[in-house]
Amino acid sequence: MDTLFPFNDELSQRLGLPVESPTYTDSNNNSDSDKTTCDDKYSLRPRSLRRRNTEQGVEKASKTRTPKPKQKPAPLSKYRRKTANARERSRMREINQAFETLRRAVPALYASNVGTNEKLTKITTLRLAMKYISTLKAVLNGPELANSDLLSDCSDLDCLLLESDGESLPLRSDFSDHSLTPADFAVDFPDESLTSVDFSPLSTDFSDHLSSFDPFLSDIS
DNA sequence: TAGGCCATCTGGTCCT
DNA sequence: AGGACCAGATGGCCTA
Repeated sequence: MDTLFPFNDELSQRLGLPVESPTYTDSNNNSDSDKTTCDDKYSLRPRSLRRRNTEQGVEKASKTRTPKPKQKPAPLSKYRRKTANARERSRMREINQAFETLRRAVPALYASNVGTNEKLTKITTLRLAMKYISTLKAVLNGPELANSDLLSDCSDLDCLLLESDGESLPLRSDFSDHSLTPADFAVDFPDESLTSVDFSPLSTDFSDHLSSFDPFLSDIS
């Protein structure tokens, strides 16, 4: 009998089953798709001393106190814990794939790490995406927004893109052209249908071609 | 070495 | 009952 999870030692003790020293080889035995990502990556870590002490403390305390009316549900079985972990990894993997899609969707030319292998962090990606959306909206509403406080505070698109919740996104130091161009969009939306789009804010052609974004939108949904 | 970022485990809660 | 979602805890890795 393999003891795959730390809590199973306690469970085994309660059930009177033999307790083995932890091997923490969960994902190596997983039958799900995690095998393909990496074996060591998903191996379980030994339970930390602090957590052990905490749980022991809770256990001791529960012996001295009066029993609570509401009993805690029993811990998940080994099988269910294992499958729950696999589902959680799968869920997180989906989220990370969505982040990767988002990274590719937002213009990376504003990031300081352009040209390096450094990828945008999750929070930076989200902030950049928010500002990217704001910028696109500003471009769409060009004439109206030109007179708004938004643009009076931020005189160029970089300002819109880089200001985020009081924090600045990294700005590429040698970036001199401070306006979005069709080429910039083409990088992120290489679809051929976009290459002929006139990105002028006043262009009706631009609005007409907004539907070209639909494939991207459906891709991330 | 401290801090940021991340992956993973875990238990709680809500939903079907 | 079981799955989805979430947040807290933890430890590894990397960088300034």
